[in-house]
Amino acid sequence: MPELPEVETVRRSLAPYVEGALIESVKLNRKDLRTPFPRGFAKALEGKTIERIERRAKYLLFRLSSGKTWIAHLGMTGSFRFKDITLDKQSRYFEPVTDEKHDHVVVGLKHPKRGRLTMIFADARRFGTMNLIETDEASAEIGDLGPEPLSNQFNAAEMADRFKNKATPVKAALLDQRVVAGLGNIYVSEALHRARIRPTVEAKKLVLKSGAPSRRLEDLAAAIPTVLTEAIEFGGSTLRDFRSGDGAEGSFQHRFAVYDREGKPCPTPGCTGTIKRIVQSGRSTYYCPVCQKP
DNA sequence: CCACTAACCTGTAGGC
DNA sequence: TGCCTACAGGTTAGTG
Repeated sequence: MPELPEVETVRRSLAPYVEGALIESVKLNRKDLRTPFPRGFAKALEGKTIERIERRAKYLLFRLSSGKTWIAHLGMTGSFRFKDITLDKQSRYFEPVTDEKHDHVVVGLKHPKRGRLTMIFADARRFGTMNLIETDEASAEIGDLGPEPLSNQFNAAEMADRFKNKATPVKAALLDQRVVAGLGNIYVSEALHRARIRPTVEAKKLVLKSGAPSRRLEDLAAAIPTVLTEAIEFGGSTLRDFRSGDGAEGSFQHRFAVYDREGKPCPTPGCTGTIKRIVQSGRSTYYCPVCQKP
């Protein structure tokens, strides 16, 4: 479900409710998600204040008053929502969730302005993870991540460095979180289409002999933050069940050029191509065989 | 170290 | 309606 734009959408939707809130209680309905909750996880959160909620790649980072960070990954189907509160007007899309069998974490909050709130983490497939780390230390989760694509650290030269020895298809290289952090199956296909690069091209072919990025790689490095920023502006993409913290669906799925559009016409102006679906490393890739060059 | 596959787990859509 | 298969936004252990 969630790639960088969806996680950022969740972060923004949670921020007004959690920042400044005291964690009064934490109830775990099972002992693990994809990985076990760390020992003493619930007790370590209780009594602490969430000072800020930040994001790194696809991870949510709840910065706590204890100097620790509660780190959460949504996996494929993870979601946060609130229960028993009056939602703001912009939350008009919210529909109460009646099926609670996948509610794994229930957090009781006391917000200085909003009062008591119940925040629930649900995750049907349980590919999500939660952990507690020291705020000022790199953790196993986020220590090896590549550059954040929406930061000024991210540029074509940086990508060229990471691509230069890779014979793997550029699709796979972009999914590797150590190369670029935050892209997933949707936005890799969309970014490659914008850069007019076929997903099967070897990553190193986009790097010049001198080690500098090719013109095509510069296009790709520009397309990545552009498509991610646009997707955030539309609240991310909802394919099946993605919802932000206030229950709203994303709408960027209506603006996909290639993802999940097999057999449909390529939207590039003047292009006569038809979107094709192939499988790379076990996952669907969508592209236009006419305007995305090998 | 790198690259690739299978596995984790549940829900749903589509074919028959 | 039911049964079966394929597939789904992600990561990572295991293998070569």
